[in-house]
Amino acid sequence: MELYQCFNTNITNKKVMEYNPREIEKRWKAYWDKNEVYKVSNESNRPKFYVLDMFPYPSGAGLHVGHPLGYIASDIYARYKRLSGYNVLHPMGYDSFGLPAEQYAIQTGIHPAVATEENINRYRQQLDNIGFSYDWSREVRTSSSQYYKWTQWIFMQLFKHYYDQEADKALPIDQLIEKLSKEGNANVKAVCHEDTADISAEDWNGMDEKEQQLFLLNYRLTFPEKSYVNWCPALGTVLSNDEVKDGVSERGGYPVERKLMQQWSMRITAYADRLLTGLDTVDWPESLKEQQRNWIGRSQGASVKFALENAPEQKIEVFTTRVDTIFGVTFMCLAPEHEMVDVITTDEYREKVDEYRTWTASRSEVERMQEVKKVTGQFTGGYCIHPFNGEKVPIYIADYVLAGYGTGAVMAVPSGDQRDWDFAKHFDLPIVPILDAQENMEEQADATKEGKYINSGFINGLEYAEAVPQLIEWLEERKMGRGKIQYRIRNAVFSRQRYWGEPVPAYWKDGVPYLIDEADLPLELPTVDKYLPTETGEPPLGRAEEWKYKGKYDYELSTMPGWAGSSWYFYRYMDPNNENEFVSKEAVDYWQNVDLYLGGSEHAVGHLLYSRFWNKFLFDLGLVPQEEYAKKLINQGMIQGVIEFLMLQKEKIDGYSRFACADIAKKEMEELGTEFAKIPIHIDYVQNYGSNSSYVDTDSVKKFVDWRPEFKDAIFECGSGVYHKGMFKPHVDAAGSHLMTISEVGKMSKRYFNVVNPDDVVERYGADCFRMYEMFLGPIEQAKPWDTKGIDGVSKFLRKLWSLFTNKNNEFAVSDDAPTKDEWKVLHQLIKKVSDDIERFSFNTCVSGFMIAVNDLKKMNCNKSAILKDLIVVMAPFAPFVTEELWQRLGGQGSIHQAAYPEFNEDYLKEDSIEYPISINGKKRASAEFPADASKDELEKAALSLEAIQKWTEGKTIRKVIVVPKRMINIVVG
RNA sequence: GCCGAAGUGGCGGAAUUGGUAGACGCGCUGGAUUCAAAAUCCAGUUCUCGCAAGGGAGUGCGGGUUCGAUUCCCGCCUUCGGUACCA
Repeated sequence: MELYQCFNTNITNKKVMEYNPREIEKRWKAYWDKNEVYKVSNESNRPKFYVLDMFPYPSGAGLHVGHPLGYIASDIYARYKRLSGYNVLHPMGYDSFGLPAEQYAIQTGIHPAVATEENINRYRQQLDNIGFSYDWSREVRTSSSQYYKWTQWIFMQLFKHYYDQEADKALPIDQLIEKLSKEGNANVKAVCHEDTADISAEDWNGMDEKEQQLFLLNYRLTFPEKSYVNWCPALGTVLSNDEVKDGVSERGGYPVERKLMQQWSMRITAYADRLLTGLDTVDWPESLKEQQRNWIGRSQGASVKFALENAPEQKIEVFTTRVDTIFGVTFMCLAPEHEMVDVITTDEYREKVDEYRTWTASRSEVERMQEVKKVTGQFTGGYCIHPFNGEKVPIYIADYVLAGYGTGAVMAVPSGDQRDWDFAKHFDLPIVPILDAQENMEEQADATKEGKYINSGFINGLEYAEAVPQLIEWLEERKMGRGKIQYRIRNAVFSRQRYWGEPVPAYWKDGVPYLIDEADLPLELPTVDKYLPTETGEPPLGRAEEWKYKGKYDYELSTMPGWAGSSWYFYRYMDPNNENEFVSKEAVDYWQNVDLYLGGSEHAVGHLLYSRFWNKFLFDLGLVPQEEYAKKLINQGMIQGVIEFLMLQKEKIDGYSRFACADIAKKEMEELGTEFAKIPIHIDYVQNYGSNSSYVDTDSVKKFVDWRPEFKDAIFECGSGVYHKGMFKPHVDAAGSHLMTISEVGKMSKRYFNVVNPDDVVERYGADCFRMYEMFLGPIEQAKPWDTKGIDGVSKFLRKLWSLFTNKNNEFAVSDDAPTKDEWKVLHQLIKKVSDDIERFSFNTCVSGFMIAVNDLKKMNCNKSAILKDLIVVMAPFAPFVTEELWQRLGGQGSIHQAAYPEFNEDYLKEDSIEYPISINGKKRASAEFPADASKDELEKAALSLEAIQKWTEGKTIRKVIVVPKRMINIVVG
């Protein structure tokens, strides 16, 4: 009771106690802070456990009730593990570089660091409100130079390494240089650019510094190159593939176009295979793994070279997954951007080819996607030679062939591929069947692998499995092709033409990029006058005055993308203040990797793939001990909001806008074809929101008009009357408006006026109630709508819990008497249920478990401290505040959050008798209590002698009786 | 189209290895308390026939395996998420 005194409260003297969450929460928050209850040490003889949340981007809008869902779940898990004897690392930080702060800076001139700081403070306040057990002394911010120093450092390591395919890992570039100087690259098996030249040692040694450096860029794991990128003019930056959705930017929905630019890239393709196979070693949701597999897109096939008819030394390389169909090739298709188009095109066709290329270049991604079904293309006039039968194959260009995939060229087999078939039909090209099992060749392509080959030279009569190896052998012997594995994943563009990101620690000298000295890290963001590109189109960093390396060399002016800082942050938490390393060996050896990672599935192919890539690289360098950094991952589902719409007629009536009741609107749409628009309305104005009887009354119409003055003269028509300019004119005897709205479930967002702020919920019901209610809504990984109405149930439950500790007069009253058998049973049932359910991340059923236990104990009028003390420990991870209060009142030692989870004792669950359901033919007809130790025979006899059962067996043959001891009895009659 | 997940009361959802379908909560109905209301408490609440006792049906649809299926198998339908001229 000492504790109370330090808070200067006379609560201990006061016998009357009412459940007052606000007071309790304030008290224990302060106590936890003062006593550093959640501080974690890197030294402990307890086993380690690392529970990680995906850290948030601190947006200006603050948190809504959907955001903390995952944080609450992970907090419960972390607290549970702590009570169970683990040393738990449970940190939080901020992914604080990002576009919104910069957009805001452009508009207001306020430095993004200032706005970001403000947003972080707001986030922190909101998070603190909910009672998380983060060790805030380990907080990280990606935008702090002490953090991004190490992001830059890792970037430098990537630049200094290449991927050696023989070692199957990243090796220092110096080792490559040594090889090149001794034997050239003939024996170098490394991941590099497709067009890397074959060089000898003499070639290498004859190169000057600049040539050598440029040559090495073919191998480095990060490198600048000119390539086609997703350029977003509205945002003024390039975007990575995962930031583009349906041809528009994911953030903001601005159009994106293809543009050739010099960009830094990350050679993630070097790790494609390991990123794929590594998925089999982690416990992640299957759907998420599948998304990564699709994104990596491994396909096994062959690459085949087709020589040009007029220039046999020049060859077009294609990739195919169906080399067995090669005798069905009747034409060749190249991407319009393909580099050999100029060589191939004959003078006769040059004009048309140029026309087609100009046309495709002018089309946006969106247009291309909308017209997927339309067949377009252009003959080049050129031919290539079929490697197997020497026939002439016409070469076309067509935009269905993507420059970015494979070699940008396909061998077209119209009999087996629907797109090739469509193209062949359109341009009247031959369709040659190649398998005797192919059918309906006149109507569509048939991609079957069944049957025996026909029209196929030396593989005629063979089957698929026999033909493929023979074809590949034939090609390899003649150096005209080889078996090949192709990946869909592209190297990741790493440059952003923005201000608010990590500066790239590199400078340019004579057109060659060099790293700055490690001693010069961090390379801090310079001050600029404006956050816009320069007049010459350079990124904002180009505005920094006197910003040159060693006073003379130009720095790289682009910054790193958002995923840079988030690709390794989980290590920084282990050792957040280390000034000499990104993480110390001791720290990372102790914590190893993340045991449980919680976050949204929207990061499936972005953050979660890039971070695995960086981790594998750090693993190759021996800097981290685990090849996969997150053993188990759970996606929390989105909490959705109710969206309420008023129906606005698109056409004005006598110059007035007209809103109609939802059912009137529906009728008019169906019968008259009247067009309506859905106008979102603030859910607070809507009665029965979220149901199919939702409506707005006259008062609410007035509020709506005040809020949206552009509708102040609008007509609001419903079944009971018409509201216009402040007056409601009823039909017959209606009292007021009853304007039906349309309810939908969707995103919680400002634009739908349905955002619920956790602060408001906590203010009203308390953090414990908020936490438990979020969990109670349903399974953690499922999307579900937020509905504040249901929270009363949880609130009542907490009061009921409280009432176990008090008597009728609200006085604290617990008893030291020995609990009854039934009381012990309730407690131990709960202990088992909750630990089992937490282990399988079923938090919603834990909450109902608590309700059941408290209901049962209340019925028994249980106020035994022996029961109540264990009960609140089991509940502490869910409701940290009220359990701490009750723990202290019971005279518990230290904080409840440092107590031990009670041990489950099965003896308490043993029963003398068991209630058996008794079924006839599988349908329950009766139930009866029998001794727990009754034998099968006894149970059968007893069941058959029951009156309620004899009624069903009378006059029938008993064919079989199934007795499952302790479960059920089933009697089969016929 | 392809890949993944899911379909259970008025609603959120439970049923962990095939064993009493609908736990728990919301809402609703009735009652107690109250001058009244809020709050609280008690009872009921899958649908259906019936005054009741007691029947019948029932976990998206259609089949199957089984003494017994929300759970396993086959075929469909719907919804959500992802992805897409990927050769």
